[in-house]
Amino acid sequence: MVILNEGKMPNLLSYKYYIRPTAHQLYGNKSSKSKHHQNVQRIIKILALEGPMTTWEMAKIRFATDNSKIRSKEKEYRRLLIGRTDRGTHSDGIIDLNLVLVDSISTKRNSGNRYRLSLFGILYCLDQMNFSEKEVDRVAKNYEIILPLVFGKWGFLKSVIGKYVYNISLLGKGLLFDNLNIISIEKDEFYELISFFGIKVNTLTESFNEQKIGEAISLWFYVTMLYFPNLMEDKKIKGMKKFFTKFLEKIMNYKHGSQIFFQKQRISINNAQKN
DNA sequence: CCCATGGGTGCAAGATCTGC
DNA sequence: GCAGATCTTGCACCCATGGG
Repeated sequence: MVILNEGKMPNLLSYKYYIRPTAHQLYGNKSSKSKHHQNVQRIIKILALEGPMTTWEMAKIRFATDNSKIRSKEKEYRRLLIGRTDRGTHSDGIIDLNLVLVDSISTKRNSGNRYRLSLFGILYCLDQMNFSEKEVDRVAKNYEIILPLVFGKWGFLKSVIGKYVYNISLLGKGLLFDNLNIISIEKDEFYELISFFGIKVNTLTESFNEQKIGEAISLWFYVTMLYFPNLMEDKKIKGMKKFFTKFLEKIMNYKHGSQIFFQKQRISINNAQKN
């Protein structure tokens, strides 16, 4: 298998202000009655729950043996994914909105594209699909390599904070993402973490590498977890705050309660100005 | 009414399987 | 080992349909 995903990706801001609203408009949500909306959502759901696969494999899920049915379903999925050119006009597909991308080349029989959800596609799913907890677990399993700092530690996170892991669905709404300054005023202890997140995300707007976007989303997840009032009021969870901060230190190089982090930032900024 | 989408078809081509 | 069948991927054409 050849991993292809080295290309450029939009940043998190464009998810909130372009990708999400556009997806909502074009592909709707779970309560959409439109046939087109339902067709698109079926594809996205298959990729979410079954993991990366080719269009042929997607079609086979529904028609295991009937080859002609697989054939026509495969065509439908392909056209919705990559768009189509008909009567001289081109219509964009789901890939053009960056909800889905080419993950790798399948070499099962013919060499062809294997598709999967992008991080934005995962966020859209979590936001729109009303997945059950079991289904979110499946998404986490299928995409643990794509979001290693959260999905890769899913079982562990569940063992620590239980059902609160499913708060990850809230990320898909873009919650708390670009108005962090509002919350940081109230919660002093939070200020440092928020600043860290802000700096991290700001530097990311320059390089749209999916791995780094994944890091930002992971950090965003942990920040959100630490913030949520219901989470903070839960006595059992309260004791976990310290744990989470330590966890962040470990996986994100976040330095809590010291000036070291900010000193480092100043030094690097100064160095950058010198150069 | 228009245009995007749905449903169907055919063609091309490479990979793999099956029967001999 | 060979030939033909089958699987898989990809592209483009045609016409119908239905929602805006």
